[in-house]
Amino acid sequence: MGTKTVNSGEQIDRQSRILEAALDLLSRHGISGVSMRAVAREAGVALGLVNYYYDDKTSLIRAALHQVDEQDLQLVAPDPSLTPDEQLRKALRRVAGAELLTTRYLSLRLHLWALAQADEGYAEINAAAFDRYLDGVAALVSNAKPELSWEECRERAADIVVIQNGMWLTSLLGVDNASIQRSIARTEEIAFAPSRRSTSGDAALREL
Amino acid sequence: MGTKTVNSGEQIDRQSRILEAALDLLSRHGISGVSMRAVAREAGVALGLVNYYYDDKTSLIRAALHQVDEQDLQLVAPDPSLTPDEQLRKALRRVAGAELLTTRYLSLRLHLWALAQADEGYAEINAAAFDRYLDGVAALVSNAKPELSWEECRERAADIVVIQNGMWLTSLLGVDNASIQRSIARTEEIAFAPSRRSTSGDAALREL
DNA sequence: AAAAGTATTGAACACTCGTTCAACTTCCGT
DNA sequence: ACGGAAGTTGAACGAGTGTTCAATACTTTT
Repeated sequence: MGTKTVNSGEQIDRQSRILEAALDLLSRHGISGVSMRAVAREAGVALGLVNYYYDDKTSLIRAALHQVDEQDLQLVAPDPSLTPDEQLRKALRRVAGAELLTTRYLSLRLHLWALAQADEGYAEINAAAFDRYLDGVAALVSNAKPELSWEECRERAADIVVIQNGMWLTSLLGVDNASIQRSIARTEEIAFAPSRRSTSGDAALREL
Repeated sequence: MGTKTVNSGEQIDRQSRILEAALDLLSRHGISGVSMRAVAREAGVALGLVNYYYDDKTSLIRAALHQVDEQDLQLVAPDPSLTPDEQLRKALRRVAGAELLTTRYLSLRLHLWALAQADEGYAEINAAAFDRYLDGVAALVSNAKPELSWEECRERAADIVVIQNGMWLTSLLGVDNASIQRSIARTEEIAFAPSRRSTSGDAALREL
């Protein structure tokens, strides 16, 4: 029920297969590799069907962008089964997890950023998703350290995201894994740092 | 002398104008916006001339990639008129300077990364340039802190570059300038940190 | 069983693309 | 002043693009 009777194995839900094919092509060959014909071929579907489910090529790309954005947001979704501290720590460490640090995902993110930079329409979607992600990180920080003001949480979230984006990008360029691990530790330091200023050590942040 | 007699004002050196046009289009509209015709139009030149100076579209893009890579390398070029400390600090702060933090440059870098991710040939060029940049940063660190081993300098360089890439990328997404400034301070901390471990404070790096 | 609705196909259209090339202009050594 | 080299032009070609659409297959409703 729901989606057709079986035909052979599991080639149901062709709309998802089309979106999946688009994501795959985008991550492997960039936007130039995403033609309606290539998507159809990759999805094992006739050309016309791509335009049946997605009016435009633009709609198809928008759907891809939307899907990745949602996936990103779930990285910072609250998890009631953990303590606030654990939630925050787990979220921060997940960015170097096996699910995320794949070439496919990183490449996808990169191409979507580039796309958003080139096209006004995608840019708005992307900016909104980025803001929601920032809010998600800030909320996790706020839960783990309730004594902080919301503004300070947003500040820390911004600093954390800078490093996270750096990790995502740089791991595509082939930096060694040890550096990624140190960078993750750095995001944890930022998140869990004592209230206003750093410790008494000389590593304290100097306002410049 | 050298490059033609003047024709009207300064429309000499059409090859440079073509490359410039390609860079401009790439930064504004991404690789999809860089067609030979668009480049010719932007450079105020006939279509055929683009293929006269650059055999391929590939050669044109390679030239663009090469130019940006060289520009990046000069950011960490030694400057004999400064002390090692000043050289390092200046280089680290320059990544948030007005010359670099323009949409044009950042967008360009982003599209070139995306391009390198999609094409094997560009990837090699990009990886080599990235390595040279890493070496440049490590050399600056080594000069400023001669007591460090070369391996440790490379480590610090890698960590610094992660944050720098994060800044470049994130500033395109519209993070506030204050976060950029804090991130720069963070790269300076990494660069100038005491020899092996962090200070005695509880913000010391935990190996995880 | 007929009708209505949805899913799916591939040919066709009008464009744009990268590349080639014969023609033309401008320059410079002789 | 001539002739060859370098620079410059735009038309032409074939391949690939996004989109449309009439025709077909399959499902569900009547």
